[in-house]
Amino acid sequence: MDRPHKKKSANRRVLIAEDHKMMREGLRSLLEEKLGYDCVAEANDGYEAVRKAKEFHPDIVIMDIMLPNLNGIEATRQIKSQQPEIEVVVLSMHASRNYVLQVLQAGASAYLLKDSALEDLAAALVAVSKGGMYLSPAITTAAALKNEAAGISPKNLADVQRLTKRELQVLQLIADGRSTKEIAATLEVSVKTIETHRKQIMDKLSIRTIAGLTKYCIREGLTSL
Amino acid sequence: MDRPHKKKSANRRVLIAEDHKMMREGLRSLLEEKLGYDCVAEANDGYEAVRKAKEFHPDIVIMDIMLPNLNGIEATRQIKSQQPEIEVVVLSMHASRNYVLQVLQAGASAYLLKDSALEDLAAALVAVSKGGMYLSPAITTAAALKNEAAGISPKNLADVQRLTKRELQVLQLIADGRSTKEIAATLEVSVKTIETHRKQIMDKLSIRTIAGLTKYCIREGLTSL
DNA sequence: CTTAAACTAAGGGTTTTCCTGATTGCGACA
DNA sequence: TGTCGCAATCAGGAAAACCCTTAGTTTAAG
Repeated sequence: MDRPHKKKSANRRVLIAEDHKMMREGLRSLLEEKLGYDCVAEANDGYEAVRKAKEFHPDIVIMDIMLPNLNGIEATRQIKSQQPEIEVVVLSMHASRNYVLQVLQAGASAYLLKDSALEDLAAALVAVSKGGMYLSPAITTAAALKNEAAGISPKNLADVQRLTKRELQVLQLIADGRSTKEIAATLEVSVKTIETHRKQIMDKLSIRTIAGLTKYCIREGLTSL
Repeated sequence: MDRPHKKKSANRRVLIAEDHKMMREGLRSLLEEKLGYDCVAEANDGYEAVRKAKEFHPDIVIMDIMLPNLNGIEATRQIKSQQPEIEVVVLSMHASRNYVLQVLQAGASAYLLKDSALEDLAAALVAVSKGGMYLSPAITTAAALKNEAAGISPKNLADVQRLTKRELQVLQLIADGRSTKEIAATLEVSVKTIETHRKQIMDKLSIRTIAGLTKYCIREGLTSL
Protein backbone atom coordinates (compact mmCIF):
# COMPACT_ATOMS: atom_id res chain seq x y z
CA MET A 1 0.00 0.00 0.00
CA ASP A 2 2.95 2.25 0.47
CA ARG A 3 4.38 1.06 -2.85
CA PRO A 4 1.78 2.07 -5.42
CA HIS A 5 3.84 0.85 -8.35
CA LYS A 6 3.52 -2.70 -7.21
CA LYS A 7 0.46 -4.10 -8.86
CA LYS A 8 -0.10 -7.81 -8.68
CA SER A 9 -0.38 -8.25 -12.43
CA ALA A 10 2.64 -6.14 -13.37
CA ASN A 11 6.04 -7.59 -14.04
CA ARG A 12 8.75 -6.78 -11.60
CA ARG A 13 10.63 -3.66 -12.62
CA VAL A 14 14.38 -3.85 -13.05
CA LEU A 15 17.17 -1.34 -13.47
CA ILE A 16 20.31 -2.57 -15.21
CA ALA A 17 23.59 -0.94 -14.25
CA GLU A 18 26.32 -2.22 -16.52
CA ASP A 19 28.81 -0.30 -18.58
CA HIS A 20 29.09 -2.55 -21.60
CA LYS A 21 26.18 -1.89 -23.84
CA MET A 22 26.28 -5.28 -25.42
CA MET A 23 26.15 -7.01 -22.07
CA ARG A 24 23.38 -4.66 -21.06
CA GLU A 25 21.31 -5.43 -24.10
CA GLY A 26 21.95 -9.12 -23.69
CA LEU A 27 20.78 -8.95 -20.11
CA ARG A 28 17.73 -6.94 -21.08
CA SER A 29 16.86 -9.50 -23.70
CA LEU A 30 17.28 -12.36 -21.24
CA LEU A 31 15.22 -10.61 -18.58
CA GLU A 32 12.40 -9.57 -20.85
CA GLU A 33 12.16 -12.49 -23.23
CA LYS A 34 12.98 -15.37 -20.97
CA LEU A 35 12.22 -14.29 -17.44
CA GLY A 36 9.35 -11.86 -17.83
CA TYR A 37 10.84 -8.85 -16.12
CA ASP A 38 10.45 -5.25 -17.10
CA CYS A 39 13.64 -3.30 -17.68
CA VAL A 40 12.59 0.21 -16.87
CA ALA A 41 16.01 1.82 -17.12
CA GLU A 42 19.68 1.28 -17.81
CA ALA A 43 22.71 2.93 -16.29
CA ASN A 44 26.19 3.34 -17.69
CA ASP A 45 28.00 4.06 -14.48
CA GLY A 46 27.53 4.15 -10.73
CA TYR A 47 26.26 7.70 -10.50
CA GLU A 48 23.68 7.11 -13.17
CA ALA A 49 22.61 3.98 -11.34
CA VAL A 50 21.99 5.91 -8.13
CA ARG A 51 20.18 8.69 -9.99
CA LYS A 52 17.99 6.37 -12.01
CA ALA A 53 17.18 4.25 -9.00
CA LYS A 54 15.78 7.39 -7.40
CA GLU A 55 13.96 8.39 -10.55
CA PHE A 56 12.42 5.06 -11.50
CA HIS A 57 12.07 3.23 -8.18
CA PRO A 58 12.69 -0.21 -9.64
CA ASP A 59 12.02 -3.30 -7.56
CA ILE A 60 15.41 -4.71 -8.35
CA VAL A 61 18.73 -3.32 -9.49
CA ILE A 62 21.12 -5.56 -11.39
CA MET A 63 24.48 -4.03 -10.70
CA ASP A 64 27.80 -4.73 -12.32
CA ILE A 65 30.56 -4.45 -9.77
CA MET A 66 33.04 -2.82 -12.10
CA LEU A 67 31.44 0.43 -13.12
CA PRO A 68 33.27 3.58 -14.15
CA ASN A 69 33.26 6.71 -12.00
CA LEU A 70 31.43 5.16 -9.09
CA ASN A 71 31.89 1.45 -8.58
CA GLY A 72 29.07 -0.96 -8.07
CA ILE A 73 29.71 -1.48 -4.40
CA GLU A 74 29.55 2.19 -3.56
CA ALA A 75 26.52 2.66 -5.79
CA THR A 76 24.82 -0.21 -3.99
CA ARG A 77 25.59 1.36 -0.65
CA GLN A 78 24.05 4.65 -1.69
CA ILE A 79 20.97 3.10 -3.21
CA LYS A 80 20.33 0.92 -0.19
CA SER A 81 20.79 3.81 2.21
CA GLN A 82 18.25 5.91 0.35
CA GLN A 83 15.83 3.22 -0.74
CA PRO A 84 16.31 0.13 1.37
CA GLU A 85 13.27 -1.53 -0.20
CA ILE A 86 15.13 -1.92 -3.49
CA GLU A 87 16.90 -5.24 -3.83
CA VAL A 88 20.31 -5.23 -5.46
CA VAL A 89 21.75 -8.15 -7.38
CA VAL A 90 25.46 -7.72 -7.95
CA LEU A 91 27.19 -9.18 -10.98
CA SER A 92 30.89 -9.81 -10.86
CA MET A 93 33.58 -11.34 -12.99
CA HIS A 94 35.49 -12.85 -10.10
CA ALA A 95 34.82 -15.09 -7.19
CA SER A 96 36.94 -12.92 -4.96
CA ARG A 97 36.10 -13.52 -1.34
CA ASN A 98 36.80 -9.97 -0.26
CA TYR A 99 34.46 -8.66 -2.85
CA VAL A 100 31.62 -10.82 -1.71
CA LEU A 101 31.97 -9.53 1.81
CA GLN A 102 32.05 -5.92 0.74
CA VAL A 103 29.09 -6.41 -1.53
CA LEU A 104 26.99 -7.94 1.20
CA GLN A 105 28.00 -5.21 3.60
CA ALA A 106 26.91 -2.65 1.08
CA GLY A 107 23.47 -4.15 1.29
CA ALA A 108 23.20 -6.27 -1.83
CA SER A 109 21.01 -9.36 -1.68
CA ALA A 110 22.78 -11.41 -4.29
CA TYR A 111 26.25 -11.95 -5.65
CA LEU A 112 26.34 -13.58 -9.04
CA LEU A 113 29.28 -14.46 -11.19
CA LYS A 114 29.08 -13.33 -14.76
CA ASP A 115 29.63 -16.83 -15.89
CA SER A 116 26.68 -18.18 -14.02
CA ALA A 117 23.87 -19.57 -16.10
CA LEU A 118 20.57 -17.91 -16.78
CA GLU A 119 18.96 -20.24 -14.27
CA ASP A 120 21.20 -18.85 -11.61
CA LEU A 121 20.13 -15.34 -12.45
CA ALA A 122 16.52 -16.46 -12.38
CA ALA A 123 17.06 -18.15 -9.04
CA ALA A 124 18.74 -15.07 -7.66
CA LEU A 125 15.89 -12.84 -8.77
CA VAL A 126 13.30 -15.12 -7.23
CA ALA A 127 15.29 -15.37 -4.04
CA VAL A 128 15.69 -11.64 -3.57
CA SER A 129 12.06 -11.00 -4.51
CA LYS A 130 11.13 -13.05 -1.49
CA GLY A 131 13.54 -11.10 0.64
CA GLY A 132 16.12 -13.84 0.52
CA MET A 133 19.75 -13.85 -0.42
CA TYR A 134 21.60 -15.54 -3.21
CA LEU A 135 25.25 -16.31 -3.71
CA SER A 136 26.71 -17.91 -6.80
CA PRO A 137 27.20 -21.64 -6.28
CA ALA A 138 30.82 -21.12 -7.23
CA ILE A 139 31.36 -19.13 -4.08
CA THR A 140 32.38 -22.15 -2.12
CA THR A 141 32.60 -20.48 1.22
CA ALA A 142 29.11 -19.08 0.91
CA ALA A 143 27.84 -20.26 4.26
CA ALA A 144 30.90 -19.06 6.08
CA LEU A 145 30.61 -15.72 4.37
CA LYS A 146 27.04 -15.21 5.40
CA ASN A 147 27.97 -15.76 9.00
CA GLU A 148 30.87 -13.42 8.72
CA ALA A 149 28.72 -10.83 7.04
CA ALA A 150 26.13 -11.08 9.76
CA GLY A 151 28.46 -10.35 12.62
CA ILE A 152 30.66 -7.98 10.74
CA SER A 153 33.32 -6.14 12.62
CA PRO A 154 36.51 -4.48 11.49
CA LYS A 155 38.45 -7.33 13.02
CA ASN A 156 37.25 -10.16 10.85
CA LEU A 157 37.05 -8.04 7.74
CA ALA A 158 38.83 -10.55 5.55
CA ASP A 159 42.29 -11.97 5.79
CA VAL A 160 43.14 -9.44 3.21
CA GLN A 161 42.56 -6.49 5.40
CA ARG A 162 44.89 -7.97 7.94
CA LEU A 163 47.87 -6.67 6.05
CA THR A 164 49.86 -4.36 8.24
CA LYS A 165 50.75 -0.86 7.17
CA ARG A 166 54.24 -1.91 6.29
CA GLU A 167 53.02 -4.85 4.29
CA LEU A 168 50.63 -2.71 2.28
CA GLN A 169 53.45 -0.34 1.57
CA VAL A 170 55.65 -3.17 0.34
CA LEU A 171 52.83 -4.72 -1.66
CA GLN A 172 52.20 -1.50 -3.48
CA LEU A 173 55.84 -1.15 -4.38
CA ILE A 174 55.95 -4.71 -5.64
CA ALA A 175 52.93 -4.11 -7.85
CA ASP A 176 54.55 -0.95 -9.14
CA GLY A 177 57.27 -3.16 -10.51
CA ARG A 178 60.04 -2.38 -8.07
CA SER A 179 62.52 -5.09 -7.27
CA THR A 180 63.07 -6.36 -3.78
CA LYS A 181 66.39 -4.60 -3.71
CA GLU A 182 64.89 -1.29 -4.80
CA ILE A 183 62.17 -1.56 -2.23
CA ALA A 184 64.72 -2.26 0.46
CA ALA A 185 66.64 0.83 -0.60
CA THR A 186 63.50 2.97 -0.69
CA LEU A 187 62.38 1.92 2.76
CA GLU A 188 65.93 1.86 4.07
CA VAL A 189 65.84 -1.62 5.48
CA SER A 190 67.60 -4.80 4.47
CA VAL A 191 66.63 -6.95 1.52
CA LYS A 192 65.94 -9.74 3.94
CA THR A 193 63.28 -7.70 5.63
CA ILE A 194 61.46 -7.05 2.40
CA GLU A 195 61.67 -10.73 1.58
CA THR A 196 60.00 -11.53 4.86
CA HIS A 197 57.29 -8.96 4.26
CA ARG A 198 56.69 -10.35 0.79
CA LYS A 199 56.37 -13.84 2.16
CA GLN A 200 53.94 -12.63 4.82
CA ILE A 201 51.86 -10.86 2.21
CA MET A 202 51.76 -13.89 -0.03
CA ASP A 203 50.79 -16.10 2.87
CA LYS A 204 48.01 -13.79 3.98
CA LEU A 205 46.60 -13.37 0.50
CA SER A 206 47.31 -16.94 -0.57
CA ILE A 207 48.93 -15.62 -3.71
CA ARG A 208 52.19 -17.12 -4.75
CA THR A 209 53.39 -14.99 -7.62
CA ILE A 210 54.29 -11.44 -8.50
CA ALA A 211 51.80 -11.56 -11.35
CA GLY A 212 49.08 -12.54 -8.92
CA LEU A 213 50.01 -9.81 -6.48
CA THR A 214 49.97 -7.26 -9.26
CA LYS A 215 46.52 -8.31 -10.36
CA TYR A 216 45.35 -8.22 -6.78
CA CYS A 217 46.62 -4.66 -6.41
CA ILE A 218 44.88 -3.58 -9.57
CA ARG A 219 41.64 -5.14 -8.40
CA GLU A 220 41.94 -3.43 -5.05
CA GLY A 221 42.96 -0.14 -6.57
CA LEU A 222 46.38 -0.14 -4.92
CA THR A 223 48.09 0.49 -8.21
CA SER A 224 47.06 1.60 -11.65
CA LEU A 225 47.73 0.14 -15.05
CA MET B 1 27.62 -25.71 -53.96
CA ASP B 2 30.66 -26.54 -51.99
CA ARG B 3 28.86 -25.39 -48.87
CA PRO B 4 25.93 -27.76 -48.54
CA HIS B 5 24.86 -26.40 -45.15
CA LYS B 6 23.92 -23.07 -46.69
CA LYS B 7 20.28 -23.31 -47.61
CA LYS B 8 18.48 -20.19 -48.66
CA SER B 9 15.70 -20.54 -46.13
CA ALA B 10 17.85 -21.43 -43.13
CA ASN B 11 19.10 -18.93 -40.63
CA ARG B 12 22.77 -18.24 -40.61
CA ARG B 13 24.57 -20.48 -38.14
CA VAL B 14 26.67 -18.90 -35.42
CA LEU B 15 29.24 -20.15 -32.94
CA ILE B 16 29.70 -18.06 -29.81
CA ALA B 17 33.12 -18.13 -28.18
CA GLU B 18 32.93 -16.23 -24.93
CA ASP B 19 34.00 -17.31 -21.50
CA HIS B 20 31.35 -15.64 -19.38
CA LYS B 21 28.26 -17.72 -19.50
CA MET B 22 25.96 -14.83 -18.76
CA MET B 23 27.36 -12.79 -21.60
CA ARG B 24 27.12 -15.87 -23.78
CA GLU B 25 23.50 -16.43 -22.97
CA GLY B 26 22.74 -12.77 -23.43
CA LEU B 27 24.33 -12.84 -26.85
CA ARG B 28 22.51 -15.99 -27.77
CA SER B 29 19.23 -14.41 -26.76
CA LEU B 30 19.97 -11.29 -28.78
CA LEU B 31 21.02 -13.26 -31.82
CA GLU B 32 18.13 -15.66 -31.76
CA GLU B 33 15.28 -13.45 -30.59
CA LYS B 34 16.15 -10.18 -32.19
CA LEU B 35 18.36 -10.93 -35.16
CA GLY B 36 17.15 -14.31 -36.33
CA TYR B 37 20.41 -16.20 -36.18
CA ASP B 38 20.95 -19.76 -35.15
CA CYS B 39 23.43 -20.38 -32.36
CA VAL B 40 24.64 -23.85 -33.09
CA ALA B 41 27.36 -24.02 -30.48
CA GLU B 42 29.12 -22.20 -27.68
CA ALA B 43 32.74 -22.29 -26.60
CA ASN B 44 34.30 -21.49 -23.27
CA ASP B 45 37.86 -20.96 -24.39
CA GLY B 46 39.99 -20.66 -27.47
CA TYR B 47 40.72 -24.34 -27.91
CA GLU B 48 37.07 -25.21 -27.66
CA ALA B 49 36.29 -22.53 -30.21
CA VAL B 50 38.70 -24.05 -32.72
CA ARG B 51 37.40 -27.54 -32.04
CA LYS B 52 33.75 -26.60 -32.29
CA ALA B 53 34.31 -24.56 -35.42
CA LYS B 54 35.65 -27.72 -37.02
CA GLU B 55 32.83 -29.80 -35.64
CA PHE B 56 29.88 -27.52 -36.44
CA HIS B 57 31.05 -25.52 -39.46
CA PRO B 58 29.19 -22.36 -38.52
CA ASP B 59 28.87 -19.51 -41.00
CA ILE B 60 30.04 -17.02 -38.43
CA VAL B 61 32.02 -17.15 -35.23
CA ILE B 62 31.51 -14.46 -32.64
CA MET B 63 34.77 -14.44 -30.76
CA ASP B 64 35.63 -12.75 -27.52
CA ILE B 65 39.19 -11.54 -27.62
CA MET B 66 39.91 -12.40 -24.01
CA LEU B 67 39.55 -16.12 -23.77
CA PRO B 68 41.35 -18.38 -21.32
CA ASN B 69 44.01 -20.86 -22.44
CA LEU B 70 44.06 -19.78 -26.06
CA ASN B 71 43.19 -16.16 -26.73
CA GLY B 72 40.68 -15.02 -29.30
CA ILE B 73 43.25 -13.79 -31.78
CA GLU B 74 45.13 -17.05 -31.93
CA ALA B 75 41.88 -18.98 -32.08
CA THR B 76 40.78 -16.79 -34.97
CA ARG B 77 44.04 -17.40 -36.76
CA GLN B 78 43.66 -21.15 -36.41
CA ILE B 79 40.05 -21.19 -37.50
CA LYS B 80 40.72 -19.02 -40.53
CA SER B 81 43.68 -21.11 -41.57
CA GLN B 82 41.65 -24.28 -41.45
CA GLN B 83 38.31 -22.94 -42.63
CA PRO B 84 38.77 -19.65 -44.41
CA GLU B 85 35.11 -19.57 -45.42
CA ILE B 86 34.07 -18.96 -41.83
CA GLU B 87 33.71 -15.28 -40.96
CA VAL B 88 34.92 -14.20 -37.55
CA VAL B 89 33.48 -11.28 -35.63
CA VAL B 90 35.74 -10.29 -32.76
CA LEU B 91 34.38 -8.74 -29.60
CA SER B 92 36.68 -6.70 -27.41
CA MET B 93 36.49 -4.56 -24.31
CA HIS B 94 39.08 -2.06 -25.43
CA ALA B 95 39.64 0.14 -28.42
CA SER B 96 43.32 -0.67 -28.41
CA ARG B 97 44.85 0.15 -31.76
CA ASN B 98 47.41 -2.63 -31.74
CA TYR B 99 44.75 -5.10 -31.11
CA VAL B 100 42.65 -4.14 -34.03
CA LEU B 101 45.61 -4.68 -36.29
CA GLN B 102 46.36 -8.09 -34.88
CA VAL B 103 42.75 -9.11 -35.12
CA LEU B 104 42.53 -8.15 -38.76
CA GLN B 105 45.79 -9.89 -39.48
CA ALA B 106 44.46 -13.01 -37.85
CA GLY B 107 41.73 -12.96 -40.44
CA ALA B 108 38.74 -11.59 -38.59
CA SER B 109 36.19 -9.63 -40.57
CA ALA B 110 34.89 -7.44 -37.81
CA TYR B 111 36.11 -5.80 -34.64
CA LEU B 112 33.36 -4.78 -32.28
CA LEU B 113 33.58 -3.14 -28.90
CA LYS B 114 31.59 -4.80 -26.19
CA ASP B 115 29.81 -1.58 -25.50
CA SER B 116 28.57 -1.24 -29.00
CA ALA B 117 24.83 -1.35 -29.46
CA LEU B 118 22.85 -4.25 -30.81
CA GLU B 119 22.49 -2.40 -34.12
CA ASP B 120 26.23 -2.40 -34.46
CA LEU B 121 26.35 -6.12 -33.97
CA ALA B 122 23.58 -6.51 -36.50
CA ALA B 123 25.43 -4.26 -38.93
CA ALA B 124 28.63 -6.19 -38.42
CA LEU B 125 26.91 -9.49 -39.06
CA VAL B 126 25.29 -8.22 -42.24
CA ALA B 127 28.57 -6.75 -43.41
CA VAL B 128 30.57 -9.92 -42.93
CA SER B 129 27.83 -12.05 -44.45
CA LYS B 130 28.36 -10.11 -47.62
CA GLY B 131 32.08 -10.64 -47.37
CA GLY B 132 32.65 -7.15 -46.05
CA MET B 133 34.42 -5.85 -43.01
CA TYR B 134 33.20 -3.99 -40.00
CA LEU B 135 35.00 -1.95 -37.40
CA SER B 136 33.35 -0.39 -34.38
CA PRO B 137 32.59 3.27 -35.02
CA ALA B 138 34.52 4.04 -31.86
CA ILE B 139 37.73 2.93 -33.52
CA THR B 140 38.60 6.39 -34.66
CA THR B 141 41.52 5.40 -36.78
CA ALA B 142 39.51 2.88 -38.66
CA ALA B 143 40.39 4.10 -42.13
CA ALA B 144 44.05 4.35 -41.35
CA LEU B 145 43.97 0.90 -39.88
CA LYS B 146 42.42 -0.62 -42.92
CA ASN B 147 45.17 0.81 -45.05
CA GLU B 148 47.79 -0.41 -42.69
CA ALA B 149 46.18 -3.80 -42.57
CA ALA B 150 46.15 -3.97 -46.33
CA GLY B 151 49.82 -3.30 -46.80
CA ILE B 152 50.91 -5.06 -43.68
CA SER B 153 54.59 -5.68 -43.18
CA PRO B 154 56.39 -6.84 -40.07
CA LYS B 155 58.44 -3.68 -40.04
CA ASN B 156 55.77 -1.08 -39.37
CA LEU B 157 53.94 -3.26 -36.96
CA ALA B 158 54.80 -1.29 -33.79
CA ASP B 159 57.47 -2.56 -31.47
CA VAL B 160 54.78 -4.13 -29.47
CA GLN B 161 53.29 -6.29 -32.13
CA ARG B 162 56.59 -7.76 -33.10
CA LEU B 163 56.04 -10.46 -30.55
CA THR B 164 55.95 -13.84 -32.19
CA LYS B 165 53.23 -16.34 -31.53
CA ARG B 166 55.45 -18.27 -29.20
CA GLU B 167 56.38 -15.15 -27.32
CA LEU B 168 52.76 -14.16 -26.90
CA GLN B 169 52.03 -17.60 -25.57
CA VAL B 170 54.85 -17.35 -23.06
CA LEU B 171 53.87 -13.81 -22.12
CA GLN B 172 50.35 -14.92 -21.39
CA LEU B 173 51.58 -17.70 -19.16
CA ILE B 174 53.91 -15.35 -17.33
CA ALA B 175 51.07 -12.93 -16.69
CA ASP B 176 48.95 -15.80 -15.48
CA GLY B 177 51.51 -16.25 -12.74
CA ARG B 178 53.25 -19.36 -13.95
CA SER B 179 56.90 -19.81 -13.12
CA THR B 180 59.57 -20.26 -15.74
CA LYS B 181 59.83 -23.91 -14.83
CA GLU B 182 56.10 -24.48 -15.08
CA ILE B 183 55.93 -22.76 -18.42
CA ALA B 184 58.77 -24.89 -19.69
CA ALA B 185 56.90 -27.99 -18.55
CA THR B 186 53.64 -26.83 -20.10
CA LEU B 187 55.18 -26.08 -23.46
CA GLU B 188 57.48 -29.06 -23.22
CA VAL B 189 60.67 -27.18 -23.89
CA SER B 190 63.66 -26.42 -21.72
CA VAL B 191 63.77 -23.78 -19.02
CA LYS B 192 66.51 -22.11 -21.00
CA THR B 193 64.22 -21.65 -23.95
CA ILE B 194 61.61 -19.93 -21.87
CA GLU B 195 64.27 -17.71 -20.39
CA THR B 196 65.28 -16.71 -23.88
CA HIS B 197 61.70 -16.00 -24.86
CA ARG B 198 61.18 -13.94 -21.74
CA LYS B 199 64.25 -11.90 -22.46
CA GLN B 200 63.10 -11.33 -26.04
CA ILE B 201 59.70 -10.24 -24.81
CA MET B 202 61.12 -7.84 -22.27
CA ASP B 203 63.47 -6.39 -24.85
CA LYS B 204 60.74 -5.89 -27.39
CA LEU B 205 58.36 -4.32 -24.93
CA SER B 206 61.02 -2.49 -22.97
CA ILE B 207 59.54 -3.81 -19.78
CA ARG B 208 61.85 -5.14 -17.18
CA THR B 209 59.63 -6.65 -14.51
CA ILE B 210 56.99 -9.28 -14.08
CA ALA B 211 54.65 -6.70 -12.61
CA GLY B 212 55.08 -4.56 -15.69
CA LEU B 213 54.46 -7.49 -18.00
CA THR B 214 51.36 -8.38 -16.05
CA LYS B 215 49.97 -4.89 -16.35
CA TYR B 216 50.80 -4.84 -20.02
CA CYS B 217 48.87 -8.06 -20.50
CA ILE B 218 45.90 -6.71 -18.66
CA ARG B 219 45.93 -3.52 -20.69
CA GLU B 220 46.14 -5.52 -23.87
CA GLY B 221 43.59 -8.03 -22.75
CA LEU B 222 45.93 -10.99 -22.83
CA THR B 223 44.99 -11.96 -19.32
CA SER B 224 42.19 -11.15 -16.95
CA LEU B 225 42.20 -10.02 -13.37
C1' DC C 1 70.98 -20.83 -52.60
C1' DT C 2 71.36 -17.20 -49.40
C1' DT C 3 69.27 -14.55 -45.80
C1' DA C 4 66.46 -13.61 -42.16
C1' DA C 5 63.70 -14.70 -38.46
C1' DA C 6 61.58 -18.01 -35.08
C1' DC C 7 62.43 -21.41 -32.02
C1' DT C 8 65.27 -24.07 -29.62
C1' DA C 9 68.97 -24.62 -26.04
C1' DA C 10 73.66 -24.78 -23.32
C1' DG C 11 77.34 -22.71 -20.28
C1' DG C 12 78.44 -20.13 -16.46
C1' DG C 13 78.26 -16.23 -13.46
C1' DT C 14 75.04 -13.17 -10.69
C1' DT C 15 70.93 -12.25 -8.17
C1' DT C 16 66.77 -13.35 -6.15
C1' DT C 17 63.84 -16.25 -3.91
C1' DC C 18 62.55 -19.61 -0.54
C1' DC C 19 62.69 -21.73 3.96
C1' DT C 20 63.89 -21.86 8.52
C1' DG C 21 64.98 -19.60 12.42
C1' DA C 22 65.84 -15.29 15.68
C1' DT C 23 65.85 -10.78 17.97
C1' DT C 24 63.77 -6.48 19.42
C1' DG C 25 60.13 -3.45 20.82
C1' DC C 26 55.41 -2.49 21.93
C1' DG C 27 50.73 -2.78 23.42
C1' DA C 28 47.25 -6.06 25.68
C1' DC C 29 45.59 -8.47 29.40
C1' DA C 30 45.34 -11.18 33.37
C1' DT D 1 54.57 -7.05 35.94
C1' DG D 2 55.33 -10.73 33.50
C1' DT D 3 54.37 -13.06 29.27
C1' DC D 4 51.81 -13.26 25.21
C1' DG D 5 51.00 -11.87 20.57
C1' DC D 6 52.43 -9.48 16.80
C1' DA D 7 54.81 -6.09 13.86
C1' DA D 8 59.14 -5.25 12.15
C1' DT D 9 63.67 -6.32 11.60
C1' DC D 10 67.46 -9.49 9.86
C1' DA D 11 70.71 -13.97 8.68
C1' DG D 12 72.38 -18.43 6.54
C1' DG D 13 72.22 -21.67 3.08
C1' DA D 14 70.04 -24.19 -0.69
C1' DA D 15 67.24 -23.73 -4.77
C1' DA D 16 65.57 -21.26 -8.42
C1' DA D 17 65.50 -17.60 -11.49
C1' DC D 18 67.97 -14.21 -14.08
C1' DC D 19 71.40 -12.35 -17.36
C1' DC D 20 74.49 -12.60 -21.21
C1' DT D 21 76.57 -14.92 -24.82
C1' DT D 22 76.70 -18.19 -28.24
C1' DA D 23 74.72 -21.43 -31.47
C1' DG D 24 72.09 -25.32 -33.95
C1' DT D 25 67.59 -26.17 -36.68
C1' DT D 26 63.82 -25.12 -39.19
C1' DT D 27 61.01 -22.50 -42.07
C1' DA D 28 59.56 -18.70 -45.12
C1' DA D 29 61.17 -15.15 -48.35
C1' DG D 30 63.87 -13.53 -52.09
